[in-house]
Amino acid sequence: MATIKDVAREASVSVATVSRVFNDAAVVREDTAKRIRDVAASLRYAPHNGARSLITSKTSTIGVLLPDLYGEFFSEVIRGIDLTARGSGYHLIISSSHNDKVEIEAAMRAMRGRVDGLLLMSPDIDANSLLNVPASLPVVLLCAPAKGHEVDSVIIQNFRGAREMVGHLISLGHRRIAIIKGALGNYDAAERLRGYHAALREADFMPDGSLECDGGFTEAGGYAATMELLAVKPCPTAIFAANDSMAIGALSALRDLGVRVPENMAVAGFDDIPLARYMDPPLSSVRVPISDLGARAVGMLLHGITHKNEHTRRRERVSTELVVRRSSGAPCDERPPPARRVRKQR
Amino acid sequence: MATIKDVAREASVSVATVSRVFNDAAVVREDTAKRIRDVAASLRYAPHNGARSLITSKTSTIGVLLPDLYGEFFSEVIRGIDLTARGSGYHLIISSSHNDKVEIEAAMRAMRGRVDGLLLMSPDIDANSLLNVPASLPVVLLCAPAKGHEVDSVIIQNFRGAREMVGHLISLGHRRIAIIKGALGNYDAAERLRGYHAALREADFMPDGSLECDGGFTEAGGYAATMELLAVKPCPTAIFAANDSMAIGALSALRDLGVRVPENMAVAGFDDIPLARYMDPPLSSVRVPISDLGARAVGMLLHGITHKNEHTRRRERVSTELVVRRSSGAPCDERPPPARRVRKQR
DNA sequence: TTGTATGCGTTATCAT
DNA sequence: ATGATAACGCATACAA
Repeated sequence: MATIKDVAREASVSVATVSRVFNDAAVVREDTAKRIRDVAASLRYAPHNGARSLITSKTSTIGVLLPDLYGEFFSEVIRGIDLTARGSGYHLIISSSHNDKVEIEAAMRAMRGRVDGLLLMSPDIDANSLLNVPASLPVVLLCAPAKGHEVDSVIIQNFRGAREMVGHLISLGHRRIAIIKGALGNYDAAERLRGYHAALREADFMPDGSLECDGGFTEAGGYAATMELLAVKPCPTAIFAANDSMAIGALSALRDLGVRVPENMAVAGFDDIPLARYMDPPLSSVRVPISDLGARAVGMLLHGITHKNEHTRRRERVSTELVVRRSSGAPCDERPPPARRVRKQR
Repeated sequence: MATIKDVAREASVSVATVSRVFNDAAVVREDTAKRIRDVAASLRYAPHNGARSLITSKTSTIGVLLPDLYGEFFSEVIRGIDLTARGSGYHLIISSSHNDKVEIEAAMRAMRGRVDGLLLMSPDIDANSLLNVPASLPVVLLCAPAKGHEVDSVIIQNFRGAREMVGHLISLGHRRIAIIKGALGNYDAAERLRGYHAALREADFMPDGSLECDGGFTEAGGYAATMELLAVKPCPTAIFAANDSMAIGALSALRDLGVRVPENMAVAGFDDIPLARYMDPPLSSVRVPISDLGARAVGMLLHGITHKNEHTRRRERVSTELVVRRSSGAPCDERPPPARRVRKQR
């Protein structure tokens, strides 16, 4: 592979001049610049980014640590991250499937020297883990509790969104509302459960543990949880799933059981993934601006990278919005033919 | 940020010894090793991977270039890639939204010095573009035509899968079968269309251009295309969508129009994304082992990286499988409660 | 406008 | 078992 030296030799100039052509081309004479560019092209030369970043101490890359990669939620988050990052000239190095603290810390160390900052999405992370990351590496936490304010974070307005959705179900007359909970130990899951409880409390309903099922945030989990819930006596009349994947699993289970939605069972989800409106019946959900979530985290991270020193810790909260569709049984906000992007998908 | 020198000084050893501890720890005395590790921990030292790869000329990273990031298909591919790559100790640097040749080539150059190999998924790529990548960088093409055999590639058995699905619809008695085509210029889209044509030809059906609509591989595109198809006279009795996203859009459109599936319109998709079975009715599709696709591409790439010289170009083809569910109107292969992974999703 | 020389943080080679 | 030092490929301060 051709190096800057090869180009310099071939073009009869010094490496410094070649370097200048590939950076501040301004000060080099046009004809020599052209000659250098020609030689570089013929040699298929491209600067070695590793070497370059060694001296500039800039990688133009941000690291993204994820727990997993299933489903539309993640692809939307990554999309938002990717768009914003590359819009600012940054690359993305993605590492997923980190389920415990040890793995995460190892992954964080492995990022040293590869990235200018870290985007961390993990229910298992806490402030202590961050102590193991090389200091001075900017970090933004995504969907995780940033205890204190020692680290930047972007979180979803889970509590309010869940409370609002359950309040909506209550306002429709439901008295026995079940919840399919998200993954254990997950921050979003815990907050959404808290919102559910708050709404019930505000309506003076008695809490009922038999109406709370684990669903692990997956379709299959939602399916299984629904099967369980239908066996509870007296039967719930509404199911609030802590995310859309589980709600989709619930719809599937209810269909298999011959339970009509929303006539005999109201169903609601959370996240409002793109597919929610394509369900039958279209799924009521709590809209989360998913790709925005990623985009804002990147924005915050880039700010931290640029203003490393005078950067004050901050915590952003993306707001949610109730989206009522047919599955919850109310008159609908929305039933137009979808006017979404019609871009080439792949 | 602490460097190897800081650790060496603090531990009163040379940098060479520190380096040995972090690599071939075998030859260093246990007590000095421990001292060095302690110092490193207290300094929060982690080796600088950029510097390391500069001299080892290994990055332990593979680059992934994608055209886009929408939908479940991509997240599944990436999942397969990620799992296989990190299983072999490789990181992933992902770059998407590359829609034309110029962008792709720029992205490829930007990868120089960051990656040991490249995974390329793009309808717009051809052999010429590859000439602009620094030679000796292994490349695997994903879902793209590798003209000749000058480059490794993994492709889907599109033609056969599509022909089989359309044949299935024909065997159910359909005579007017519409197709919602994928994105223009896309290899998969073209091959699936070719399979559709082949099946019609084999049944001695007259080709009918009014039954072919563009859908761009998106849900919204599938929705819009279906609206158009329903206006065609005489009306088709079956719709074959070139991917599941569009099929889901089609189901949604048919529901809005009050057309019953499969009684009044059979629908089939392609890819068999995880959601297909959760549709109402469950979607007949052509199963593509999506995450395998990514996994095998990585395997091929790693082989190319390891055996750079004696690596012969190869071309793998992942096979598809007809999955008949209710949407196509046939007696079903499948209708069990889903027994899928119930792992924590996030 | 261009060239020379130094150093970024690490590993590898050769000593000791 | 450990140390000194030369690379790796590049950008940049300083000279010319």
